[in-house]
Parts: sequence; structure tokens; C-alpha cells
Amino acid sequence: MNDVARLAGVSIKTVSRVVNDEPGVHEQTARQVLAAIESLGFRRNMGARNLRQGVTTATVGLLLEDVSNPFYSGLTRGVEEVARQFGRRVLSASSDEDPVQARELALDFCARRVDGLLIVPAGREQGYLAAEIRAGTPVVFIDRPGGDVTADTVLMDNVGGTMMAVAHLAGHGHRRIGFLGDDPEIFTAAERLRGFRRGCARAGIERGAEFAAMGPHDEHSIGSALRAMFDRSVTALIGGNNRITIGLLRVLAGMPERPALIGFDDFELADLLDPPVTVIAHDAKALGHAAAGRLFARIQGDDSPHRDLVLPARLVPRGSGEVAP
Amino acid sequence: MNDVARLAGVSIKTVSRVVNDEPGVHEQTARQVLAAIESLGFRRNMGARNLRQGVTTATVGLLLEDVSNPFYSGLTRGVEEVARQFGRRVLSASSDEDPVQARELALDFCARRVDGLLIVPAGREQGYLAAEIRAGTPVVFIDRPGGDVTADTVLMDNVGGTMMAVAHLAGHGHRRIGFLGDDPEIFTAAERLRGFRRGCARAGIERGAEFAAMGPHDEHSIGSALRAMFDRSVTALIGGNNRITIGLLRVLAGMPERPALIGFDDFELADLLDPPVTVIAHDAKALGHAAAGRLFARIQGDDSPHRDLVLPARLVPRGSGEVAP
DNA sequence: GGCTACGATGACAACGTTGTCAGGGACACG
DNA sequence: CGTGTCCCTGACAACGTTGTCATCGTAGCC
Repeated sequence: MNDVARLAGVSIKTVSRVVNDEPGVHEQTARQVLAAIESLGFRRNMGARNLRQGVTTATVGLLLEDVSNPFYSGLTRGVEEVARQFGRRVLSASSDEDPVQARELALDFCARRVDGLLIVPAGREQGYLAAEIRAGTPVVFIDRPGGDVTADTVLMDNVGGTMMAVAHLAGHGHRRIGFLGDDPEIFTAAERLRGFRRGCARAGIERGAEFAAMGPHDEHSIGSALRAMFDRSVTALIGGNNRITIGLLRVLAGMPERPALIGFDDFELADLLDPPVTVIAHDAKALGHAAAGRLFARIQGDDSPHRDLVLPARLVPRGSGEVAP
Repeated sequence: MNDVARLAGVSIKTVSRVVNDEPGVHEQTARQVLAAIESLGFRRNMGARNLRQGVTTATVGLLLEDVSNPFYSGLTRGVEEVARQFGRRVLSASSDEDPVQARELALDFCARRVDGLLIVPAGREQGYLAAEIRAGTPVVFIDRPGGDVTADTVLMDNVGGTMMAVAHLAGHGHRRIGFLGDDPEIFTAAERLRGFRRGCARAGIERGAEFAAMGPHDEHSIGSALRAMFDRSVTALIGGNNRITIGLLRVLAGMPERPALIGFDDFELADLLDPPVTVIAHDAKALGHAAAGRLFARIQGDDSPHRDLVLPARLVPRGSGEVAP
């Protein structure tokens, strides 16, 4: 800016005025300044501007498990869209479900003075965020609650969705149902398991005819879980998330059994498989929209009490869940 | 920092020393400072630090078409991993293939003084980047060259991949092959079309027995392109990218014809479809690794001449591409 | 005792901006 | 001609850090 000022033969402040479209600059002067800016390729240093003006960095932090998982990339896209509407950029990072990394990344975001933080919590404790929240950084938890920290939260209806799946299978005559879920340390996995149990109870399925195998899962563990379930005459399966459902499909492709199947999380091509896969669907992008919406409301000063938003899940029947035992 | 200094009864400089683990602070003093930091929840302002220290913001900008497309989210993940190794965060944004937005986002990244820029160019002209590059911001183009701007570039072997697909189909006896590609304004689409033509020539397929329908495509346009091709007795198809291949599969599901099919871009579940889909595969994450690798080399001062890297594509035969006419 | 050496600390400037306020010239009016 | 007003412009401080250099006290040495 100094260089621009020198070249244009004006003071640095006048350059600032031109850059910011402030009124009260002679048109002739402004032209000279603009010419100087052009010829020097000057670009205002946002960092310095933020420092001077105080709070905003026009950036929000998004911390999730893994961008390359379609669920999270859809979510990211949703966040990005809302952020753009509010003139913000998104700083994103994947924690790989590792609490230590998550903590480190979140604190790094704070040190960068993001305007707000969207977090898919990894692990049970987010206590390290309490100080940041007190300091005024708005935080919204996505997909899982913050545990020991209270803040706005946007969740899926995990319990309701799984109950719906069980009811659907029971409605088609299944009485022995297996659930393959993720590590129950993960909130959504525990919730879906809860939904599974409750759904079974409500459908009048006797205890002992419901089988749950919780993860973490790879194809090998899915295979052994499946064999154990088939040994006990399970006729229908529920996949606890998109990874597991796809793993299930892959393993089942090499087995003779063709149980009914419902997956939690919709996924691309589910409708083109044979049979097409019935799923409990929810909208990752909508989740991003909702969470970012809350965050920007907070950023703009909304200080109403914390709100928990639960987005609905819906059953999409496609075939695999509508077969008789 | 001021507050911390006051509370600890030391000068602001001493706090700075403690925060930066500089030597020469009495242990007792350091403890007091740390206690003050803890109790005030102080976190160093990265923006101010960057301003003072000069260049780095420990951030790179990643500009792509759409994070929610699995190809790009895989790429993003690759970039993120390398960035983390180098202690950087990733600021990402989707341009939706709109040159105006792309320009705006890229310049915004520059104004934030990112350490480097990874760009999947949208549109033909990236001239606005020339000034930034001259000013010393390293830029790496991904997936498409920069057109009027020269910088490091990391590409896929689009021509070779498509030629491979044609050769594979010809090897199975196909003489009338259709190619459904994206908008030829897009570099990769044009390259793949070129590969298709060259592959046909090399396979001795007479001109007039190769049919290309370029996009942009939706299911409707794919449908009409397909009908036109079948009218001319096409027996094999190549899908020009993951979106188009999936569109093709969806449209074909409602038609009686079962042509041979090879898709450019691998996609999840391709192996579970019936028949499993043969694809030209490449590794999006590897692309991200390679591009970020180049970028950080530049950031660390590598000023060797610009380099163009072309990552190989490979044919993954799964069934759909191995059927006779 | 006077000297150096060293360890611990602080004062101050600077990074690139912008907000505040004051200065200076042109012009109109009494 | 003096005065007030308006428009344009610039000097200066400040944002939160860190680099440079100076200061101070104490210990060690001759």
C-alpha cells in the first residue's frame, strides 16, 4: 500500500480510501491510485485488515471425520454454500475420528480466529472448547452432541430412522433381524443401536431374536458377524451406516444367502444394484445448511438459548427391504 | 496478551517468550505466565503473528469444481494429508465450473495471503493469476492446464486412458463405438474425446463408425444420445466421466439394449453392479498428493522450471467391457 | 572494590491496515 | 477582507504480535 501511495503520489490513507470505496476522494486522484494499484498488482492484506478492524476473519472452521466420505463431502458442500451467502470461506479438516487430532485442529482454528466453528465431535470430551465458547466463538456441533459441552447441535433422527427400518422389516414378516453397527463409542452408532432395540421391542420381536454386531468393522469382521447371524436363522439385516452397508453388500455377493436388507444412510447407485437397496435416507447437504444456518445466526448476534435440531430420516423402499423371510 | 501480562505481573514481551518457548525465561516466571494464560483462556492471534513475521499464513487455498463430487472429495483428502504434514490448513471452495466465481474465489484466497494455491481451472483464462504468480504465490493447476498461464500442472492421462478403453472394446470385437463426453469446453472432456478419436483410428475403426455426443449432459440428453447411437447399431459405449457413466447406467436400466460399457473414472460400487462396470481408473487422492507435493516444494523455495506431471490411468476390467457385440 | 559476563526482563518499533482528527485550499457570504 | 463551510487530503495511533536492543541485578574473577 505504501508503494502504491508513493507511485500515485498520495498518502497511504488515500489509497486505503480508494481500496475501500470510501467517499470523498477526488475522481482524478482515485484514477491515479487505481492505475498504481493495477500496475503494482496490489492486493489488500486481509490479515492486517482483520487485525485492525477487530473481530472477523470471514472464515469458519469445519472439522469432520473424513472429507472423502460422501456423507461428509455432501455436508461440506452444504456448509460452503451457506458460508458463501454470508461472504465467508470455509477452512476444513479431517480428524479421522481421532480425539487428539480433533482437539489440535479445533484449537488451531481458534488461534486463526475463525468467526465460528462447525464440529463433528470425535471422542466424548470436548471440554477444551468451553474456553473458546466462553470467549465468544460460536460453535455448532454436527451429527453428534458435544458431550460435556453444550452448544447448538444439529443431529439426524438416528433412533427414529432405525426404528422405522425395523418396523418396515417386521411389516414384511421378519422376526429375526440382525444389526451391524459401527463402534458404539460413536454417538450415532450407539443411537442407532438404541433405535434398533427399541424398534424390535415395539415390533414385538422377542429378545434373543435381535442380533447386534457392533464395530468398528472391516469386510472380515462383517463376514464373521454375518455367518454367526445366519447360523441363528437371521432373515433380515440392517447396515448401520453407508460404509457398513456397502461392506455388507460386498460380502453378501460372495455368499448364498439373500436376506432382506436396509441400509442407514443413502448412497449413490443404491437404486441400480440388484436388488435395489432400501435405505434410511437423510440429506447430508441439508445437514450442512442447517448447521451453517445456526452458526451464522450466532455469528450475527443471536444469543437465544442453545437449540437442538433433529433432522428427519425417511425410509426409501427400493426392493432389498421388501422381501419376505 | 496484554491481559495475560498484567495478570502475571510481567511485560507483554515475556508472555510472548513463554508462548513461543523461547529460552531465557525464569522457570518461576514462566509458570506464572502459563497460569495466567490458562485462567484467561488466552490463545495467540495467528493473524497478528503472521503480520509481524511476514509471509506465511500456514494455509493453502484449494479451488475445485464441487467438493461433493467423489472425485474432488478424494482429491481434497489427498491435499489435506500432505498439507497437514507441512503444518498447513486447507481453505477450500467450489467454483461450480463458473469462471467468474472461480476468479473471485482465487483472488479472495490471494487477499488472505495463502501460502499457495491449488486450482482446478474453470474456463479458459486464468490471466488474473499472472500477477499473483509474479508476486510470488506458488500455483499448481490440477486436472486441467492453466491455459494462458504457465505453472506446475498435474494431470491425468486422459488421452491414453480413453485410447485404452477403445482398444479394449475393439479387442472384444466392437467396431461401432459411442462416446458420451462432457462439455468439450472442459479440458478433460476435450482430451478424452481426442483419445477416443485417436483410439478408434488406431483400432482401424472407420470414421463414421465412431459416435461422440458431447455434453453437458443430463439423463434426458443421455437418453436421446443413446437412442441415436442404437439407431446406428452402436454396440459399445464409453462414459466420459463418473457422472455421465452413472447417468448412462440409469438410463440403460430402462432400455432393452445391453451394450458393452466402459466408464472413465472409477466409482464406488462399480464392482457390485450387474454386470460389474469396467472402468478407466485413476486415483484422485494420489492426484491430490502429487499436486500438494509440488506446491509445497515451491513454497519451500524450489524454483526449477515448471513441470507437468501426468498420472497414469489404468483399465480395470470387471465385466461390462468384456462382452462381445 | 572494580571489572566483566551472563541471565532475565522490558521498552520500543514494526508488520499492513483503518479510524480519528486536523490541516489546507477554494468558495461563498457578510 | 474576514469568516465560515465544504471538500479533499494526510499525520498519527492503534489492532496483537515479535525482533532488536537496552537495562538491571547478580555472580565470578582478578
